[in-house]
Amino acid sequence: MASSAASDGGVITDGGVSRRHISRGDELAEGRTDSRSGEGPKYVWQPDLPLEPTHKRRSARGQGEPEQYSRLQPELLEAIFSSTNLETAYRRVKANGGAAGVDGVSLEDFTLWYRLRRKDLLRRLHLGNYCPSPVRRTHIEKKNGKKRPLGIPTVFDRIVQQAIHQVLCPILDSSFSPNSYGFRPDCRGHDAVRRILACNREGFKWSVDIDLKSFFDKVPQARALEALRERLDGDGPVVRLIKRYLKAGYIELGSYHATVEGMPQGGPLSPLLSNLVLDALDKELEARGHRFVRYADDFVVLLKSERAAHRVFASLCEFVENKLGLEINREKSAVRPVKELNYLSFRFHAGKIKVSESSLSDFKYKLKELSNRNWSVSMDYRMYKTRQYIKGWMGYFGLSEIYTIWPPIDKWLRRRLRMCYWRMWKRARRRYLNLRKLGTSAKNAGGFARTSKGYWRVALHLGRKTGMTDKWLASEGLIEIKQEWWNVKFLRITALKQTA
DNA sequence: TAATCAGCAAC
RNA sequence: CUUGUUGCUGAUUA
Repeated sequence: MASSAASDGGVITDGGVSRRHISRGDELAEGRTDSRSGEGPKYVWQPDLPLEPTHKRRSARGQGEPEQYSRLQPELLEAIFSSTNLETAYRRVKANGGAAGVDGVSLEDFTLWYRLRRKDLLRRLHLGNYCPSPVRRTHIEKKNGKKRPLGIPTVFDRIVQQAIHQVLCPILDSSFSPNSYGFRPDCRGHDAVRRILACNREGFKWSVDIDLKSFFDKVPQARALEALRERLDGDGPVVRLIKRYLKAGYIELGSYHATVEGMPQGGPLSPLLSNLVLDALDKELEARGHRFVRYADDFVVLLKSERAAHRVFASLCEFVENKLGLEINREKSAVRPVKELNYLSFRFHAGKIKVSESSLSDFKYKLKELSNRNWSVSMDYRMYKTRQYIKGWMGYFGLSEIYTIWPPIDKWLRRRLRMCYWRMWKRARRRYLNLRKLGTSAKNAGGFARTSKGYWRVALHLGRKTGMTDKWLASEGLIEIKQEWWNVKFLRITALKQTA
């Protein structure tokens, strides 16, 4: 108990009593003391380890505030920890519905957990000696089959980071380049894609496409902090808090790892910080007078000739690796003619925007799953889900400008869905009755009901020869992909007219 | 104009 | 036991 006093804090004086009847809290407290007492300690974690050299602190505290110490940041800190800001931060984290961090406190547990520790945590945050928990490391599979490491902060740390984000985002974002489109309010990937197309039409037919290798894990922390100090008027409590977050380390398979470089991929603050670091790249490209587009760690420079593109590619590789200290993904990065470029899952061909092949096959695959006859749910639900998916997907890929690819997919999907009904009706009698109900002639219905052909083959003729028409499917709640595409186009045009 | 929930996409 | 930012769509509540 004594050892846990430091982390649990002296504020909760009746800790023993109030914790007793809370089973979850109890488990937590014990798990923590366990790992500390050294009996099979999986990791060592010292919450109060001072991370700053003490002389820095003294000069900051004692000397009033010379150039080095920000007079802006104490105010920001107040804004960050104001109750309204913390509350919206909490709502946001809660709305995301994310998983628990390394302490195992889920969103449901959180209110209780926080009630016990609120005073202590807030005091520490204000004093500047709060020490964030390490992040929990897991891996998620990306679409290309590779794994991406993920650092999941504690629910509380997510809230604090979100609170910081809410205050810092408007400040930092205002100085970012207009050519940066990722992770920014009021910025769409679509605008980046359209920009590339516009450049292409102006004769910039060559692209230098550079992808940074495991960017989040490789960012030099010093550079992020330096950039932060630059914007926030020097050193101060906010910069230090963020520094602690960068240095919090991670836990994988029960053991603790320090983070010397990189930032946790999964904290609310990470996207903003990544833009902050890569803003240096934007500024460089602007200084060189290039046409370019950046979306997070993926950026494209557009040029008029192949020669120029190769020259720029080489010099940018040099710049990114030596000046920014980042690694380049050599497999993905290359000089390409724009018509071979894949960017944000779009392609640019004959002056038009197209869906990339991989995204299109993902789309078909998902539709295949949704229309799988072995998925045993009600037809209503199945239709609802496919409708929802098509609408959502088209909301993004409706930017594509090719119509002709949709009708065949519609046709294919309808055939698959007819197959689902066929499978659902199952027995000859039911098939017959249902077909009759849809207005099929007795002769046709009888023929179909008795057939022993496979589902897929039967489904081919169901639409034409029975009452299971396209119209009927529509009345059952199926939307057409091609129609949805038109709708999106139409909405975009009217929206454009309204702004103009 | 705010919330809540369901979902789609980019990275 | 899959985090995060941003953008978008739909439903609902005041």
